[in-house]
Amino acid sequence: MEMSFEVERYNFKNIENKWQKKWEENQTFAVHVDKNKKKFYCLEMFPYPSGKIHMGHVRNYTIGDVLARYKLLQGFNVLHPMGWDSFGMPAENAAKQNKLDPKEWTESNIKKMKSQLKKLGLSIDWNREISTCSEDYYKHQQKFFLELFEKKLVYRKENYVNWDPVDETVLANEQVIDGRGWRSGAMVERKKLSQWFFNISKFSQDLLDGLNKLDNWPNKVKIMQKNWIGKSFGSEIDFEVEGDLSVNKIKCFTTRPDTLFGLSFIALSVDHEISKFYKNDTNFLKFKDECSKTGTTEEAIAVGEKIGFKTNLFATNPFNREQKVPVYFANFVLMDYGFGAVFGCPAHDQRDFDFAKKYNLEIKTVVKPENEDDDYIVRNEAYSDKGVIINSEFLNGLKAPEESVIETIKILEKRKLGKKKINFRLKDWGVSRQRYWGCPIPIAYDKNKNIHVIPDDMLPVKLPQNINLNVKGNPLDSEKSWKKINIDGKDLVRETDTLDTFVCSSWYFLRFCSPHENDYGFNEDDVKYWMPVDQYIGGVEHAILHLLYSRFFMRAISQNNERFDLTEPFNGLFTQGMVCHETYKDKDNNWVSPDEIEIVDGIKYLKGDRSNKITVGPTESMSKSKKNTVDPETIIENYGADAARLFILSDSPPEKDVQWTDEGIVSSFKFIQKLWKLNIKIFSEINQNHEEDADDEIVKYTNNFLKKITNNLENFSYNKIVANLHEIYSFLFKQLNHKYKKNTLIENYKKILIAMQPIIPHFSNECLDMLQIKKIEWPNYDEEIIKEDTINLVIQINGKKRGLLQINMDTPEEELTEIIKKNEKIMKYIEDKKIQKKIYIKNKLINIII
RNA sequence: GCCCUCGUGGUGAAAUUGGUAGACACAAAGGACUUAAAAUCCUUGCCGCUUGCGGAGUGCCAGUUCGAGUCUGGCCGAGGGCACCA
Repeated sequence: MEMSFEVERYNFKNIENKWQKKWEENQTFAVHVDKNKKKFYCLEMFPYPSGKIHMGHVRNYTIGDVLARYKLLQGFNVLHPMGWDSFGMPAENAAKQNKLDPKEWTESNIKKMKSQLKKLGLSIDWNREISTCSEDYYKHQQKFFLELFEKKLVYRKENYVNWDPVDETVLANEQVIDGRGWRSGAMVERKKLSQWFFNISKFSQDLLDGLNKLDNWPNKVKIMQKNWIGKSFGSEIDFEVEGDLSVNKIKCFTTRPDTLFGLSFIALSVDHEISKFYKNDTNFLKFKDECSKTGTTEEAIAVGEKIGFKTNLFATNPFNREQKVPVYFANFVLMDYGFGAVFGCPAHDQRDFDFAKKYNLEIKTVVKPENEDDDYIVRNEAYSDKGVIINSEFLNGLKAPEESVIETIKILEKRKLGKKKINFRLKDWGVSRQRYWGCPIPIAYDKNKNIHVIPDDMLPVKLPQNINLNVKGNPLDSEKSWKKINIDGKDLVRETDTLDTFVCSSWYFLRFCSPHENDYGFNEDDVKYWMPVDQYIGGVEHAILHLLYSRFFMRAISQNNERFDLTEPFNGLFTQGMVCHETYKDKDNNWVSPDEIEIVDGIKYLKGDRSNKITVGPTESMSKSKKNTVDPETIIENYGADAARLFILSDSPPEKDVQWTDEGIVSSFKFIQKLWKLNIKIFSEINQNHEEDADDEIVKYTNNFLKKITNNLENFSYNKIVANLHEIYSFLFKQLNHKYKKNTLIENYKKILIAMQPIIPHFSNECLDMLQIKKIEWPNYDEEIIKEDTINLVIQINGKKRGLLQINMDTPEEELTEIIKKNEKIMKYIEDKKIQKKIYIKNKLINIII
């Protein structure tokens, strides 16, 4: 196409501004319940207002926006809201460091980030904006808390926490670095503290069952949740105990009761009640201390050294009353799983095996692999695979574990030695946080620590403002006047713990349905219409906690509730990958950020310092610590929102990590410029007369394009859509060199522009506006038009491709054989050899075996 | 240690139910246009004879099949998850 006339560059700044303003003024994305229309609830995980959006947000919200705009074009009533997960530690830490008010800090961050998000051109109904730290939000949360308290789904119990004795504060696991507090550097203690818990474990089975219905969730997330819930089938067994303590019974949980004849010790958690007899034993205390160092994560237990502390107790094997085995405390037994006591069968459990080796305990084989003889002996490592029971009297010969476990449980129950037991790994959710910047718990205590509910007319419990944060421990605890409360003439003291921020995010999607409802967290009609969320989009890092807590919360609210009944909040889930970037270091091994680099003759230097060469490190997810971040605002400033959207979608499928590159964003920018030039050219056609003898190739190509793009939109293959856009561009570009019918060109071009709208909405709207298109709806394709008359059939000889043959659709085999016989190129491979077999797949290929 | 996912050109990746491997891009090289540069466009996965054609080829080794990137088994490698950050 000759570009003899001057084309004005695409002024993305003016055009993007113009459309964003229009959308705001016209309330384009404001929605209301409309029972005549099919709804679609598109939700992305709301951000924490850290102060600036990052590329991860750009990706997350672009993916969501593509879907929301697509559904909008399809005629759905689309709810696409945005809000702020605005309680949490960062605000408190920032406020402490800079002597600010967390509320002001948070609100100014929100303001800033909101303006940044708007520059991305998202189709969001900002009328529904919510912020979890606003009283308007958390007052409803307090009511939910009390509802759950009423239903006995909230309770108080003592639990171990990481305690920083210098800061007098509870630490999260990640704040403990090498056993020391991240801020104070003091050795962290395990301390028992009375805390609030949500009874999520009550729903273990239901939460597990519910996963089966979530067909539109990624499998890996379901597996992670399944493992987290950790259902295991086994039995509890009572062991008789003798020794110098007043203990005569230990209850153990096991998934392998069938290996009871392989018993060689009993292992207890250091927190088991029997430990009370050792509370003054310095050796035991030393041992306990040692245990706390190894950590309690599954990995630490699996990999770490197994150590024990021998008691003077001996347990009797209930199946074989002569056998007495020692009782140990051991570091690999957890108190909060099962009964904090296990029986050790070293031959068939690797942990027990390691332990037995260390303390010279008997290793008795009771399961053999099926192909081994009965004298099989476990030697170098535990055998925990399938097999057959041996050396176990009445259990011998049973298939382990499928027959033997059930059979053993039957015998145990008959002899009253134990019973069937299903155990879940899922623990109750501790929601107490000893911090200021969170939702206050609407509870008070009297002198005897009895719990009193804050009555309805005294709600909400507001966070006090202008308080001193630079105190030891929880700042709320130092607010003497705030703590005091008088209920019905009684002087009480307020609960000073605040709620885990995961509570806030467990129901925010309900609030979006009726963000201005004053009496309750949501309006039941609104929720009935909008919920569940049709598509939820966010990072996989929330695969377990946030999603599981939300599923629990729906069940908890639904319980005994006539007005609300919803178990699964998220019908569809999509987890997007991270945004990565190369890492850079200067000659002194310091991290260098991409914008501190200049390139001269293909070599990277620190800006303004030719003596300082930059080495390029591996590509990693963007993080401040490695300085490999790129600021979205700068990108939008330089290249525009459409280019940023286009690039963030283009290089990798949304569920995988994507690498941000300068070259990539530049190429997206150029592509939009090219589209613009093409648009101007096509636009100029409107007023020109054209010969009407051209072909209709554009109709078929456009329909094909629409089919591909529709399929790709449906399947989150957004990277392929970008490829489709490149293809259609090349086609149109070439098409303009041929003869074509003007009206046909314009008609199809309109459809193409609309199909671009989810990806590059500003550009699409501007072009459509130029063509004065008012009615904008998703263009459907016509299968009839796409249908081809001929196809390229693949000819294979012995499975090897030897040629292509253009033949009519649905050519019968006999006819094809005739065609092939006349084809010298193909026949030369066959020569005079005998054809053994022919496999003909209609309209695809023929494979000739000779 | 256990569980899950993924291995395709120099790079990011396509390949819808097993049926033309590498669409679409990035980078590099060569070419066209230009006084020149920029911009733009075209060509190029690898090995061989160098129009064209032939061969190998989707981490490695087997298997199923007329046919395997795709299915099965084993191995090697990378990433993620495994209880109080959001």
